[in-house]
Amino acid sequence: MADVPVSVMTRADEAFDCLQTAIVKGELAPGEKIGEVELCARFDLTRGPLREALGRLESRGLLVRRPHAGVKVVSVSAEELLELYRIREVMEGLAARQAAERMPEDEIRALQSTLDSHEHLIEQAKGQAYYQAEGDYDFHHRIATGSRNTKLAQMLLGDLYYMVRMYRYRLSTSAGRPHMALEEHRRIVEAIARRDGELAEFLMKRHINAARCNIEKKFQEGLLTF
Amino acid sequence: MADVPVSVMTRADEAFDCLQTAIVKGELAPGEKIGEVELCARFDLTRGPLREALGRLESRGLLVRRPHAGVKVVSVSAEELLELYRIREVMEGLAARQAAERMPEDEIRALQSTLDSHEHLIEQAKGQAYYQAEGDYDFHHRIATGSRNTKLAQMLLGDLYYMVRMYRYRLSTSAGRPHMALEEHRRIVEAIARRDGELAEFLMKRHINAARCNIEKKFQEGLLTF
DNA sequence: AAGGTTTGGATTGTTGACAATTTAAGCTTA
DNA sequence: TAAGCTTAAATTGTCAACAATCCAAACCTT
Repeated sequence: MADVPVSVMTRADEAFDCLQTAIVKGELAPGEKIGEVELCARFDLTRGPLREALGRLESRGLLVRRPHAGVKVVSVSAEELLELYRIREVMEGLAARQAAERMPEDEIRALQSTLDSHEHLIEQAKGQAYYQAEGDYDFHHRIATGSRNTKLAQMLLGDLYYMVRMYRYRLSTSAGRPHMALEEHRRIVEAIARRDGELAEFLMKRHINAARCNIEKKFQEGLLTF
Repeated sequence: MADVPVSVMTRADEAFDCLQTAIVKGELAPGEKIGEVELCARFDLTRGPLREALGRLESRGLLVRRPHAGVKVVSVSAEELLELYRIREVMEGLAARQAAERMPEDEIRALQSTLDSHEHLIEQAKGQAYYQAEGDYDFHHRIATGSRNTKLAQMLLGDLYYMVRMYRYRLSTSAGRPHMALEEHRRIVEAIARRDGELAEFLMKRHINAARCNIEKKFQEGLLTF
């Protein structure tokens, strides 16, 4: 009766997770050129598994790699960040529609209760942009998985969200409109609960479009520099 | 004045390309369990670069890997294939809209001329489903890059298309409707040339939806078994 | 004979050393 | 002094051997 390994983690998996979170949290700044040996020392790995993890991260677009010249963290421009939201708009719109068609009742209830806790968080800790962002991430995460579209969830959770979160740590994206965002979330869940896929898609697209406009406005005001 | 390397290919890159095309062409059947040493012998590599390539392919969803148990080619079910087309519908719709906004004139002309050659191919080699599929791929490829949305093109070209092509080799997807598909392509390019993004998006979504329905019908007829 | 257990083989994961390439500093030359 | 070339150090890419883990066949037990 030994310890049952819930999910065997290989060294390469560890390296992948470590690097991914390090990039998302900003410990490795965008555009920063990083050496392999330096990374090995930092995360206590050898170069074999590290290189495998680097390959995965490059394939996901979080790193760029020039042969014999080293790897550096990807740095997306302001325009590219806005383009990311255009992609989110259509993909998450689809996710919302399919979630309305297929999300189980218990998951919907769980989603509603998380919105309640988000409401408390907003009232309690005003200005805690970090936790608001995490709550927002949680909401979108649940809808992506609720769509029961394997590949869609994989692309959203494995590609786009990491990229978005990477910049949310710096931008505090939805900082200015917490109540409005929560209200929009409520409406979306409402549509899902009523199994109105068309409405859920429309509301989700408008929700993400609003977030994009919010960022765009901040850029135009010159408050954010990349 | 030595040979100038247009793009330095490392062994891992070679391995990645070889495996990717092998999977797409069906030389490695879906669900087939493949050993590392076998692959090394087959493509004349060592296990170091191979492992890096395997990591990349796993990250892109073409392989599934269980620790210490080996890798096997991903096998998607009929439902998952149809879900893939749902994703294509929204993403390529966006690509068409953005292409209408930003595709340079010369690229549009090149796209039109490729459609002309596709027409010749259809008339000449009737039933050559393979080349038709390649022409179809070429069309969607050009629009994806024409959108000038880096991440969108990356996701379409790097993820979805390989997966779709992998099954097109077996299904000959658009085999039954070559002229109709070409006509739809023409209309889409027309909308792009007129810079009518909204129409281009609508037409592209309908085009892909028609392809999905075509596959679905074949499944319901029981002609295709997975 | 059926089920569980054990052991051997094979395969994967990891490591450290070696080879190839790039970058940048240092020197020469116009 | 600035531009170009040379060279050397540092870094990346590659290789082959070693250790850890899983799978399957054979064995024993009930």
